[in-house]
Amino acid sequence: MAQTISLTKGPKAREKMAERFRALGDETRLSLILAVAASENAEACVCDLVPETGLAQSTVSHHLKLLVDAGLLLRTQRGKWAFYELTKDAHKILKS
Amino acid sequence: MAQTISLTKGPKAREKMAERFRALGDETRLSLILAVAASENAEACVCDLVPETGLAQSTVSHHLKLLVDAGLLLRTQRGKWAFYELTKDAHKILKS
DNA sequence: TCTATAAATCGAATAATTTCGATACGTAAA
DNA sequence: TTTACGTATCGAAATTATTCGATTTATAGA
Repeated sequence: MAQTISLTKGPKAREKMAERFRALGDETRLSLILAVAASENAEACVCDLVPETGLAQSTVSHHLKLLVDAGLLLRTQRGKWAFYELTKDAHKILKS
Repeated sequence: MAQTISLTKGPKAREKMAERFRALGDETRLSLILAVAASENAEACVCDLVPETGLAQSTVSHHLKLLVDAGLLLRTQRGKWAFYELTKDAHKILKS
């Protein structure tokens, strides 16, 4: 089945679309989301990602929030830790 | 066949990947590329896109260049006009 | 309750992006 | 060759994004 590009979407959907691409269009965030995908059980906490990226904890936290807001990561609190995993949409986009 | 996210790519491939997402992560450029895709014969010249977006000609030209550099649009000169069309990669990403 | 640890938020400095008008370049017609 | 038209490039102003250190909030253990 030949898929077509959705051209009939309204401005709101297009905004959300751009937000997603923008979230992935930063090397730091792309590295972060790929690191999460490559993690054991396909999830990671901030404490894992800080040493992996060499960035400040506040910076990592900030980027993860942007990815969550874009609908690309899912956040789950377990004890003291916040675990992040990819959403279905994130998988779809990253497989393309 | 279950596809997996490519995690084994080097930093250069990841850079290119981020560049593509960054190019699509701007509403103006996303509108431009979707306008091209929706055009007759799936191609458009700058003169078509300027009135469509309401932006200055130089701005449109600038954004189209970024999309070409990212490997999302192909430029062809025909007479006085420069025609733009989507690349295969652009189709892949926009279908996701 | 007090303390320690993980993560989020805030404020500020720096860097990158967007946009425009003016100008230069390329192409084709007069 | 001169002229006109379509597009690209340049320089500058305004906006937005990135990053950090400091602080606050949340959770669980002593």
